[in-house]
Amino acid sequence: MSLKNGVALVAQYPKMPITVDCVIFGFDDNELKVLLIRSDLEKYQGMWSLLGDIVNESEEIDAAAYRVLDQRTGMTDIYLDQVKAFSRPNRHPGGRVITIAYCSLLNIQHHSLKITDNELHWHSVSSITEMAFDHKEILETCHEWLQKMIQENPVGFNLLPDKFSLRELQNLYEAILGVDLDRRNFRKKFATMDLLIDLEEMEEDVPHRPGKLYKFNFEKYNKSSRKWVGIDF
Amino acid sequence: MSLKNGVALVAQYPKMPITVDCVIFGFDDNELKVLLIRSDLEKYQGMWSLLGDIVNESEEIDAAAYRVLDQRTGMTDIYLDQVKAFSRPNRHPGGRVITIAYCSLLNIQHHSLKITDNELHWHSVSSITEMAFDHKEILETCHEWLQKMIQENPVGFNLLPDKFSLRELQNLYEAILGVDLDRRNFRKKFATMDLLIDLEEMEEDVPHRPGKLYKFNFEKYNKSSRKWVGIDF
DNA sequence: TTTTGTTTGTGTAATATTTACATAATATAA
DNA sequence: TTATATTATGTAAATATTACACAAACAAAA
Repeated sequence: MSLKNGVALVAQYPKMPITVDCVIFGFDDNELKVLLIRSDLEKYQGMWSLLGDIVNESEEIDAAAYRVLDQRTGMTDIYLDQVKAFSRPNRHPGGRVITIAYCSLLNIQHHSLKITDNELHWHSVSSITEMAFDHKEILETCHEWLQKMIQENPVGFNLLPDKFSLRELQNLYEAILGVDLDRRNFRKKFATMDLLIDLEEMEEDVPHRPGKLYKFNFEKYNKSSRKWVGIDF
Repeated sequence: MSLKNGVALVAQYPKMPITVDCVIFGFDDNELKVLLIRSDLEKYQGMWSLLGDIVNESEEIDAAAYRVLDQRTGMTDIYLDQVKAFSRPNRHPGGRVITIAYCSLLNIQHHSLKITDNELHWHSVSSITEMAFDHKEILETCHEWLQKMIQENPVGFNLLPDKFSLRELQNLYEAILGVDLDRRNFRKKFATMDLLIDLEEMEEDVPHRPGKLYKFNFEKYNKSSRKWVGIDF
């Protein structure tokens, strides 16, 4: 066996399938949602699972995750991050499969539901008790990841419609973090960060005094060298 | 093909080898160090690489990382975290190999060097220009991970001897973060955190006024529900 | 034994950030 | 017109962060 280029070496390695699983978060009805699909394994009949797929022979894992996302939601330019690999040897009943979990945040309004079929459904994260495979664990890990992420980076905007009120923004933070936030301090925080553009429009069809609508200042965020100061209430 | 338990399904998946690579950080001589081994591939002759190994058929990836660590340093109870998977299809010249990077922090004094052979060496992180495979990229990712980690959690103690002076602790932070810190503010921060136990001993053999020696208050850290307030200078 | 060089140990004032908290205004629904 | 719900807004207190200087301890050299 030659180590000249490692080919012979690699040929002897044990091999196993790798998948990616996407935890696709959305926000609707003041709740954090996750997009799930019915498991196609008899063992998990009726149970819900994350959206995943096998990683192809010459495919980067990031690319595989984007592919899953595109296949399921038709969306391409969305937030996506690698979170963690899960490797329990018997996590898949069909044999050993290592999976790499990705988190994506998407605006439920934006994606024209290919998702009318009842195999795919937005679930309220807080109401999920059981999932196929080890997907509950993966979901929990990704939820914790998101809680941390949203406090350190302005990624929450990816979950909201283009126009949103401060109340909606606060609801988003409260839903993800599972805490109540002080409204005046919350608004002050965002006001000083200069990341919101006042659209000079108001909410409509609300049964109370309507709030102003804002959009996220992407320009500002991308150009600014100024660090996101974080949400820490 | 039955989906009864997914066996047939999994059997058709493309398979690939998985490795773990450990970025083993140490601290010595006021520099952040990383433990590297000479590459055994001809293509990378003379170049240095991370300490890695294949993941066995039924082995958890975490277990594989601990195994690598134990094999190379003889240490078992040390800090280790999964950082990220790297998957560029041609990252290994022998064929497709996905690797999962782990970070470990270890006290160089503690491990009785099995490492006298010249295939294994502690390198100053800042002086490394080139590495085998994509290991430079992995190292950089892990260094950034460590920079973030050490500001959010008191993990730095894993890199220091049992007894250390505040100056050594500060040197550690400065070396990892690549910044200069204000001495009085640094000391004040740690004083208020109550994580250091004054050993009532002094440094010896220093050519200047000796400093007090401290040890890390593990009790305090483990029991306390109080959050680590972070280092943010 | 004195002097020099180096590093330790310590406190305060100025600034910035975080927290807690209440009232008037605007819309819809009844 | 009134009741209900929610928006918009500011201030004072507490806490955290930053910038900064001098005396004391030891070793080494004179």
